[in-house]
Amino acid sequence: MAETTNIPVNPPQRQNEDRYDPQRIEEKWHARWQADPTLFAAEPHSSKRKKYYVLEMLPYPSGALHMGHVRNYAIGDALARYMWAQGYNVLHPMGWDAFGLPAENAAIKNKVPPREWTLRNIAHMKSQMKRLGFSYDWSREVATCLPEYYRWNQWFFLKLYEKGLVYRKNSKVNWCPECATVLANEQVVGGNCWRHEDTPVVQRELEQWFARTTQYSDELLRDLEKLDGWPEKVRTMQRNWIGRSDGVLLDFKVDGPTGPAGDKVTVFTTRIDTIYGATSIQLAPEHPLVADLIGNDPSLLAKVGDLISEQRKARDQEEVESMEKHGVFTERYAINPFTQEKMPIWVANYILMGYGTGAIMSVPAHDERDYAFAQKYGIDIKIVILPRRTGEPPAPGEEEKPMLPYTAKDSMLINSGDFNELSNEEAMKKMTAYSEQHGFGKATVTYRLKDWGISRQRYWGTPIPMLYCEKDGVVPVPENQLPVLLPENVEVTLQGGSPLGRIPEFVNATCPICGGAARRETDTMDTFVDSSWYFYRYTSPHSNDKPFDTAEADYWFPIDQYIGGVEHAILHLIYSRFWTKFMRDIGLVHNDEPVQRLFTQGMVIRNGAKMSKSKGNVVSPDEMVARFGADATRAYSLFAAPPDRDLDWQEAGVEGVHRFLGRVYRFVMKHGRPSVEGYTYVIPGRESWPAKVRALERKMHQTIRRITEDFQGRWHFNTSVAAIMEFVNELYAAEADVSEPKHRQLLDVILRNLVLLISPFAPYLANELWEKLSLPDVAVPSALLRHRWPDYNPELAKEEEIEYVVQINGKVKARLTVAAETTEDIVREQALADQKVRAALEGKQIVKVIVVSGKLVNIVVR
RNA sequence: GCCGGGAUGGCGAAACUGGCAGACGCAGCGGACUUAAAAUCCGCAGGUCCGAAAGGACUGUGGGGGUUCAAGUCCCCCUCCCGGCACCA
Repeated sequence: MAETTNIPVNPPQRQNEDRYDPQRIEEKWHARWQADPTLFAAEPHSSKRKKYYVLEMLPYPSGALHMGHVRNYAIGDALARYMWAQGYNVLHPMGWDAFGLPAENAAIKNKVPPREWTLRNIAHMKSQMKRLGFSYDWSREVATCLPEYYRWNQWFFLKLYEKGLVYRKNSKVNWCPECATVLANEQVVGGNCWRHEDTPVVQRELEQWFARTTQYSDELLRDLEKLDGWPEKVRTMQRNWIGRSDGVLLDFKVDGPTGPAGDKVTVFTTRIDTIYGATSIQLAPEHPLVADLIGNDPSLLAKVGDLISEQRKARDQEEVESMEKHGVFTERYAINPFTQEKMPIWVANYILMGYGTGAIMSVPAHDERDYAFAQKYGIDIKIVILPRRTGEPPAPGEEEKPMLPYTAKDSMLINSGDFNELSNEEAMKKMTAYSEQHGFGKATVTYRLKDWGISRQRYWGTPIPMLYCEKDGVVPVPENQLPVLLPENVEVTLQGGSPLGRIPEFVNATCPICGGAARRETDTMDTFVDSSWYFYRYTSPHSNDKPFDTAEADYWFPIDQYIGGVEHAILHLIYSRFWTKFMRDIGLVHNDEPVQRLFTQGMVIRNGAKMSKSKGNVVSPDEMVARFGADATRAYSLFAAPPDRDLDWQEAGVEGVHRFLGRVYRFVMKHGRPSVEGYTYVIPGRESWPAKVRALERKMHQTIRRITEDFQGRWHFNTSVAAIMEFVNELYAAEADVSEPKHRQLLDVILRNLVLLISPFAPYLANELWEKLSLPDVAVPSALLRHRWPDYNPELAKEEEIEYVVQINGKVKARLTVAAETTEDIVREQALADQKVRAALEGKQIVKVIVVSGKLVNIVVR
């Protein structure tokens, strides 16, 4: 037996440099970047460079980053790095949406004060972000839970109060029993709480602060037209949310005795042209007039009460649609101001007090809902619109009734007195004018958008800077007493009502007017207030006499690119648009819209489902970084799917990207040498190169072009990364040729460009390799941010092609572009083509043109 | 119901203005290197059929129709999936 037992336990280790070891590389550069806090800092607004403001939505410090964050920031960081490389002065800040309920829940569960819990989470998540290598300017970091931030929320609140844009209203509010707090309308999803999807929201009566967002309804709607850098989807959602409709308010006199609610019913209609067909009035069950009309008839009272509770229940449980339409006749009548006819007044379950006036004129012939209702109760159905254009003769059978209900608008009026024969459009104009002249109508615009309820009965939020004095009533806290500090010695519980109300030192205050005792407002602000203007704070985060410096904001705004999840498409983005318009009106900013371009990225899912603890399919970024490195994790999140689509996380895929980065690493380490050659170059004698080398050079230019174009337009970073992979594959295939001494200069250029191209996607690796390509005395701590992006030469990027035109009888029948690798190919193709065309011209028909592998091989003729 | 977005191999996807469908990657198979493995490098690969092989034929982008020399891409109709809105008068 041979002596084979003495196998060394540790096989000879390869050179450290041969193996791609992301941990070693990333920790090395991470340390260097940490040592220089100015590395990613934006230049002040006096900079000569053009500005570019790229922003990712600020996270809630929930504890740890998840993959959705990583994806979001990987997109933003790639863009920021590309824009730096394009020579822009880039503002790329990060902050924390640090107020909110989870901190209180954690306080209850873990007995940790919300502040401590929040700050600890911030510290952890910040270190994760740094480890992932994102190029944030941390000198501009903002945390909304700190007094230096939230005092400006309070300042804004006072300004809004001054301008009459916040007001107090005793109103029914949505109350989530689980959160023990009030929810905005926007936080109610299908009758349930947006956080507790199984918890139905109940109604409660409370005094609340409201911001008058409706003041800007029309502008918020109109300016959507300007936002052509936003996804159409988001604009549509906002349009629907604002919900403008143009119509007329019409007064109908009530016949007979009336009460305190008045002697007329005001309805809102968008179809005044159908008024001659209105055969009843329908009131919402909660309409104030109802009580007057039905008096104290006990059976009617009971029925209306049923309608109210039924309506609420249905609304809570999202059964509105399937509900059968029914109602109660009040046994009273109103007078149609156009016809003077008596119309029965009903109370109906399908009329909402929250929209329009809570009363409608019912036109059964021309409205689906009214039709169903009238059919059920035998109410008159009067046709006043025919599906025929004015001036057209009736088609045969046209005198027949249209299919009811007939709701189309491009038709003609009948049975409408003086307005007969008019088109809808004209009738609406004339009838509106008529109603206004006679004092019973008024052209009006109605919106679905409601004022924004900003009071929250919670602890962990911005205290509302208001006082209640016995003598002077509601009194704002004077500006020089800001901030109203949030006390820290608070025991947080989930009991209803605000925790602040249980702290006498906080509640008891002095009235600034009379000097007497006053009670402090104990509600805090909705956290959407924080996020409505935070991106302005980034422009001068340490300003301590104003929320931010207007000159800085003027320089940086609007945000050139905002990136985040589509779940904020309505709330956050509509509130911040409102806030910007308000700030403009008080002269603080000089732009109408905060966000020029918006990008909404897809979700990160796994096994077809959203990542969640309950499903047990959560992948932690820390684990990915530990196994494959930050570069591979980030690059994978860009490579696996286009950024606007959902991304199914597959670890094998991350491994693949890791492998690819290793290929780049090894190739550059093997062939790289310090060189001063730039990315622009002139290399003579190109004609004598082997085809492989020429093709490689072409590939380089094509790759630069593709990636540059992806950044400029389509943002398909998945194909950007794929393009670099292709380039690297070709590089390996041509390794033997291109490493010959006479191509050395080309190889230098290729390696440098390759490293620059991967830098937005794998910044750590790019820096490591750039060091390899740099002369020893050149310092490389710049994170490559300010190194110029490579140019491509369009001529050298072009495929060699021939164009081939097929004609029959002088008519161009086909025009084909055929790729040809060499000149000989072109000649051969041309000869073949000519032959085929000649055949085709002999009075024959072309049946088929066959192109295989870029070469025209046959034209089938008959 | 209305609005928006989708449907392409075993999987994630690509094909930008109609012009070689499936780039790139994952998983798979084969080879080289190695005592072996890992790592790495090279190659194969939509499906069905013919052929020993080289190669070839047919078929193929949710379904049906159409325009075109040419359709994943344009037009008409339909099915399914995802997201948003919804008695909005």
